[in-house]
Amino acid sequence: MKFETRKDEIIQTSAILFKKKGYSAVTMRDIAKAMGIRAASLYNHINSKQEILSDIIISLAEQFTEQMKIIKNSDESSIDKLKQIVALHVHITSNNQFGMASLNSDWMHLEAELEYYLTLRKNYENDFRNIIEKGIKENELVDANPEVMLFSMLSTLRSLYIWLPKKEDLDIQKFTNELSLVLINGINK
Amino acid sequence: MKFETRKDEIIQTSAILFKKKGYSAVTMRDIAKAMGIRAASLYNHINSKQEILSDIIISLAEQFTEQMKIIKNSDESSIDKLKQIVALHVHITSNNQFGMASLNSDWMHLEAELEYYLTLRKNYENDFRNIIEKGIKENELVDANPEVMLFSMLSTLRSLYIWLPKKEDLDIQKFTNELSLVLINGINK
DNA sequence: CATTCAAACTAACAACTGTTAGTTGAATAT
DNA sequence: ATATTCAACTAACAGTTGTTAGTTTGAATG
Repeated sequence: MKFETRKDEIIQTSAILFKKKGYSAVTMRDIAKAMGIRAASLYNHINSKQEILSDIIISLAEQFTEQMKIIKNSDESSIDKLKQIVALHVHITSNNQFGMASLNSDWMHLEAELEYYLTLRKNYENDFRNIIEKGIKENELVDANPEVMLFSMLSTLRSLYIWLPKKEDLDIQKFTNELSLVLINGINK
Repeated sequence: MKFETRKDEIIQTSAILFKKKGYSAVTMRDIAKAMGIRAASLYNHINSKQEILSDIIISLAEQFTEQMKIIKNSDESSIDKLKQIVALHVHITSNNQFGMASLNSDWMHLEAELEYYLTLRKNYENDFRNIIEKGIKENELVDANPEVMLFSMLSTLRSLYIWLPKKEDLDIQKFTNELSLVLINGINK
């Protein structure tokens, strides 16, 4: 692993520990030990434990927001937009397997940035839902409950951080296609 | 809410708090406060905080194991078995929305029972995988990557505890059917 | 060689953690 | 009436928590 700054190293090291035990169960001394220093030394680089969590989560949430904006404003079909969302999740998750665990499991421990995070998430889900509803209206998608479709896709995409690391020698492009197929066409013959 | 014993009330109250903040972030004083008593009084009914977590998780994991045994040994088609698995998850989750949060998010904080839990989970996933692979072999399911199918279905089913509570006035039977349709037939027209 | 400075260190804090010991009062059984 | 049981209580413990203050170190810069 290569780090741009010492702060960056703290954040990435913390993310690894947060994934294993969750934010609350990881102590500043745990993080320090993993870096081979003392807990007090961390404070030369960061202001608080909370700041570490917030840096991990918010930067990822903003990446999703940014990319969703591009996808929703493109003039592709609904199906192709959904495929791009799948690719987006696979891409970000494969590059941030540890951070994605915090985003999905420790967001409730945000303090100052909690409201901001919730807004980003709500907007993301709304954009996702709108793409699905447009697909139904324009007869691209089956006329099923859009809420159930959203739930099913989002649950799978949000769980990627658990599964991707298990398949280390994975061809990302191939996996993205397979996942799109299963999510969009189902498994029934 | 109605409780059989005081211990049962502690466990259910704890599950509510665990879902909100996770096991590690909930203190014995939090649990006691939610019940209107002092932390020390909890120990008249339980032996440790760990026991609370273990009681929540293991009883649910055993319910899944038990029902999976019935499903896999039935002589239905693979598709019907998968539909029964969907129904199983919806059923258990709708009756244990808080406990399912611990099962999915706090299992790593188990101590004495961690290994047992992991065995139950591994066996459950293997049974699930076998049903999918048989479905492919017998031409009931499309010839896609069974690992991806398993991942997609299981992710969705394991996230039910997040979504079900949001739809309070839900017709469980109808929802089960809609979810099965989306998971099995996809969303493509 | 002297100075600067980032990044480590030791020591300590006040608050909080799970848990134990021993006590009390009220309800139940003898 | 007396004894027992249940479930609460107060008080305290030893260890852990995030964080602060002040100090040392060693390498880069003047």
